Amino acid sequence: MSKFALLDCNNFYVSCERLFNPSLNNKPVLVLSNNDGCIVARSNEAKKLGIPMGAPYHHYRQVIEKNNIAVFSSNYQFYGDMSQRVMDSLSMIIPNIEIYSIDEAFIHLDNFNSNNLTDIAKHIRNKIFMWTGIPTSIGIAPTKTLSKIANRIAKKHRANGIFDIHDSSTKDKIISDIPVEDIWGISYRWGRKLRALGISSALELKNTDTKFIRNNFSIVLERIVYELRGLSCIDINLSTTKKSIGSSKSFGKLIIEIEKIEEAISNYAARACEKLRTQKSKTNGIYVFLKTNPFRKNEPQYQKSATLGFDLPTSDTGLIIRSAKNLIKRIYDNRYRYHKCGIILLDLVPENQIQSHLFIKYDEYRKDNLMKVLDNINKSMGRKTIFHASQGIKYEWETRRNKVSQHYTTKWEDLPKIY
DNA sequence: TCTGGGGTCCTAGGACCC
DNA sequence: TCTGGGGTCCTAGGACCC
Repeated sequence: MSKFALLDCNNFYVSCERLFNPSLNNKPVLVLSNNDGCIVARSNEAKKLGIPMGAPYHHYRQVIEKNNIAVFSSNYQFYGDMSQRVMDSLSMIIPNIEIYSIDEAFIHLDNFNSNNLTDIAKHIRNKIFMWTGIPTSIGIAPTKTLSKIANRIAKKHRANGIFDIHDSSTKDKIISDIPVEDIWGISYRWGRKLRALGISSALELKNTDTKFIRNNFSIVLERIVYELRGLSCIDINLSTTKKSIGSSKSFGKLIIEIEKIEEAISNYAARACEKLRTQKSKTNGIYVFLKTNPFRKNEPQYQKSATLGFDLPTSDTGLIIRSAKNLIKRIYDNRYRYHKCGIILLDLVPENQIQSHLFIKYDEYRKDNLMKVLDNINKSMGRKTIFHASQGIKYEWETRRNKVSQHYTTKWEDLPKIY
């Protein structure tokens, strides 16, 4: 039988904010998404006040003010840095991990004795808390899907933050309490369809015929059924290189002028290219999109995208900005007011495995060196010390971020001071 | 006034090949 | 008069995740 654990940071963004601001402890705290749009993290105290996950911030303004809830814009530079510290700590203890999201990692435990898995989990939790200050929960199970469920129980019902579903002789009883749409991999649409078929709990899904599931849904859901039965179908993924890299953001206000949209897409393209070079890859093509605000029902709606393939894989910011602007020009229509645009770099390949093209002169080396210089300067002297002219300097489209905390761990001038 | 951003995987259908 | 079938590859779109 396989053995997995899922480590999950408790209320991660809130825990990050509390690290350098202990006055927030035991108080209700919220963290917002980009553009101060949605509520994406809640302290336990805020959960108790009935604030739901993912809700639009402006719908809850009154409750927030009435209860004096502390609110922060998201500070991804800071959270990303804290995440890396947590993951580094974890991989120092156990190297076989899959970093699944900014605050979660799957741990491969096959090489460990089943009898002391809880002790290992205790050790991991204590060390991570000691080294980073971030509280975590750990669920242990024979499959990834069950480890998600075990983690949920650890977080909600176990004082020590650990739950091993292997231990449990009452596994069926436990999963009979899990609503079908709370299972990892099943969401609103499939949940609704399953319920219509009379399947409403994880236990009922586990006991459903797999052929029936395969015919009515897909192999994805069939695998989930096997995983609930304890048969591992979703393996741990140890690779850290991404297959696509994107950058997109909503504008701070609706934008009509194509010049401003070109400026925005140039910035997103530059950012995506930075990430691309950081993982030492090149891209074979790009996807660019532009859309109006779907929540403005009284505005005319429009959305369009376009793709472009390159003759040779590239990570040249200049070329990618030019290409992205051309695609924007192609899909832009001056009759609409726009809300968001973005770029995704597709079909990534390792930069050291590029085959040169027969008919095209291969002068990427010069570009590579230029990009290295650009990255080094921006890394040592701050983001956007050097940038392309088309990225502009006015940023009328820029995202709202009115309540952002300091960059405690990533900017010298924001280092916490002790007097 | 104000509703995120960044990913993964799977499938169906068309183009193309012999 | 009768005009194929089987395979692969690519892409767009849709589902899901945090």
